[in-house]
Formats: sequence, C-alpha cells, structure tokens
Amino acid sequence: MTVIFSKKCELALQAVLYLSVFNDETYFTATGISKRLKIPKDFLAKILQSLAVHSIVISKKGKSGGFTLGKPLNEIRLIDIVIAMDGLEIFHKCVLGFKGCTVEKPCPVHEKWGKLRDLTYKMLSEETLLEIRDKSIEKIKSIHYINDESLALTQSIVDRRLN
Amino acid sequence: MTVIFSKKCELALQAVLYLSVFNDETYFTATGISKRLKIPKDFLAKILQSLAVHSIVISKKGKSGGFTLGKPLNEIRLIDIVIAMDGLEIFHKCVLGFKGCTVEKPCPVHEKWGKLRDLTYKMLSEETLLEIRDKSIEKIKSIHYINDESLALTQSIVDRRLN
DNA sequence: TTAATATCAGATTTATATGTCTGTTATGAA
DNA sequence: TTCATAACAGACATATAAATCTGATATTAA
Repeated sequence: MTVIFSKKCELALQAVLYLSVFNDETYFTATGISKRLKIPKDFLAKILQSLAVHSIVISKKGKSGGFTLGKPLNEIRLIDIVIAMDGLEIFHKCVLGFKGCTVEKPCPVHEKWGKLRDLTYKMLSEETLLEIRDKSIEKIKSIHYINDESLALTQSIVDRRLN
Repeated sequence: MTVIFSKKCELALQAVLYLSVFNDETYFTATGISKRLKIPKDFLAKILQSLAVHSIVISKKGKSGGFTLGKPLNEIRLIDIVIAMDGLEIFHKCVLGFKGCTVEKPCPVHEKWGKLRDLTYKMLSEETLLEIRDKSIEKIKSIHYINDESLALTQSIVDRRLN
C-alpha cells in the first residue's frame, strides 16, 4: 500500500524530480531513468507519456530522443504532478469514507483532517522544483545505478553533472 | 481511490463509531449496521470478524447475536482500528515512494511530511471514542436508514436512543 | 538511404483490493 | 427439542491498479 498517492503518481514525482536535477534541454530516455530510479521501465514509459500529455514533460521520438521537462523549474510544483496523475479527489473526500461529509454534517475528525489536508496541499504547492532542487540533487545522488555496461557512458555523464 | 486508509479500514472506523454511539451491551447485527451505514453487508461482516479477532469488538453467534464494542469507550482510539486494519506502514513509508528515505538520505519533502504524518497520528490517537462521542452521534444521526419493513422495529429503537 | 533507437498506442497480463456466496456452527426463543 | 437466526470459515467473483508486451511511427546518426 502507498501512503496517499497512487504508485503511478509516486513514480511520476520521482521521474520529474530526476529531470529537475539536470535542468537543461537534454532528453533522458525512459530506460535510463528507470535504471537510475530502479523502477519498472515499461510502467515508467506509460507514466512519462501521461506526463507529456499534461505538458509537464516534453517527449521526443527516435534516436537521441527521450523526455525533458516541459517548463522552467520555477513553473512546476509537486501538486501539478499529483493533480495530473491522481486528480484532486484526495483533497475533497472524507478521510473516514463517509459519503456526505460536509461542514453541516461533519465526521468526527472533519475539522482536524481539514487542517492537515490543507497543510498537505500547501506542502505540495508553495514551492517549485527550483526551490527544492538542492534536496532533489542530494536524493537522486543517493540512489545508485543498476550496473549496466551499455549505460556506462551515460552514467559517467550523469554523475559528472551530479558532482 | 481512498484518501489514506483502505476501504476496509474506512468501513471498520464507521462501524466502530456506530457502535460507540450506543455504548451498551446490545449486540448489533452486521445486517443492521450495513443498512444504517449503507455499506455492503457481506464485506462489513468480514470486517467485523476481523475487528473481533483484534478484540476491538465482541461477537455473539445465534439468535439475538451480533457485535458490540470489546472495551469501554475510553479505551478505544481511532488509531487502534487503523493499526488493526492497515497496520503502521503509512506512518513509516516515504510519501513519494522512495525506497531508502531516511534522515540521512531524505526525500525533498521528508521533513515537512514527517510533521504532517505525526500530526495525523496524533489526531487518531490523542482522543478516545468517549471524547468524540458527541460528534459521532451527530454524524450517525445524519445518515438515514434504507427503508426496510423488517427493520422497522429495530430502527425505531435505534432512533429513540439517538434522539 | 539505411539502420538503430526511442516514443507511441493499445492490448494484454498480473497482482491486489474489494465484494459476494455457500455451507457450517453456535445460540436463544418458542 | 425444534426452529429461526446470526456469526463463521473459506471459497469464489469482480473491479481496479500495476505492470508488461507488441507492432507502429518518428527521428537521427552514420
């Protein structure tokens, strides 16, 4: 079980954070990203496609193709990825699952969860990829590549940029 | 999709809140509870069985059997139900899904989510069913029975207690 | 121009969560 | 004692999410 986001959303967030580390027009392949993040390649490919539809990333077909961020770092927030993948449901639904949970007919934790939910939204929306970039770099650096001859060159380029 | 808890957990919380409203040794049937809460009977039956295993409710077989709370109201907290149904995973796992998310290798929202996660835990554990009982009563009252001849008597008894 | 490469589109499979069904067992009321 | 009732146990079915596969299309380096 995931914490609050779907697996799809979690991996989308990871992939976008990965791209934010480089912040240039280089196109990174689904395969390369999946190896670095150690996540299923085909699943990630679908997710990146979906992110492309939402203009969060830009895709390029063919040789030397791949994915790159669709906007400047300061124009992408984590909440944008969450909304694209999971929608806004989790910010509207009752945490206890009651159907008609409103201010008039509140559940026993309506108010308390309301505050926590708003703080969660704030956490995801008050900063852009630019402000959290240093933290993203450190995190991505801490994830070691799966060793792979064919990616050796790419890896060295990536590592050089990361260090 | 649910907010943070599984459907099983949501329905368990609702059922326990329902029982907390009456706070006596009356045994309520799975069928009766499901009609009041408008949730699938057989699924709820399974959930109540599971709650019985965890001593959160007590079950009684046969005629005039059913389920009642296993402890006094002031000894049951919402977190007890959550742990019984979903475990503690959501309070330990990285909200972005990163595998090794620790203080040493934190994800970009590690600290912020840590605070929100702790506040969520606090919300579920600092009060017992006794303290939230008034709110529970109001909420259960706001849910109308599915009309059913065979439950008319039971319903009137319940409503009398609720009013 | 050709070959290699990478996304794209959609179908398919697998895993997990959710929900249902059936026969059995225990209980209490008539 | 008999009968109706309700939980119980485990199998079964369905829905959704997660993951994989295949052929088509676009791109570019050689």
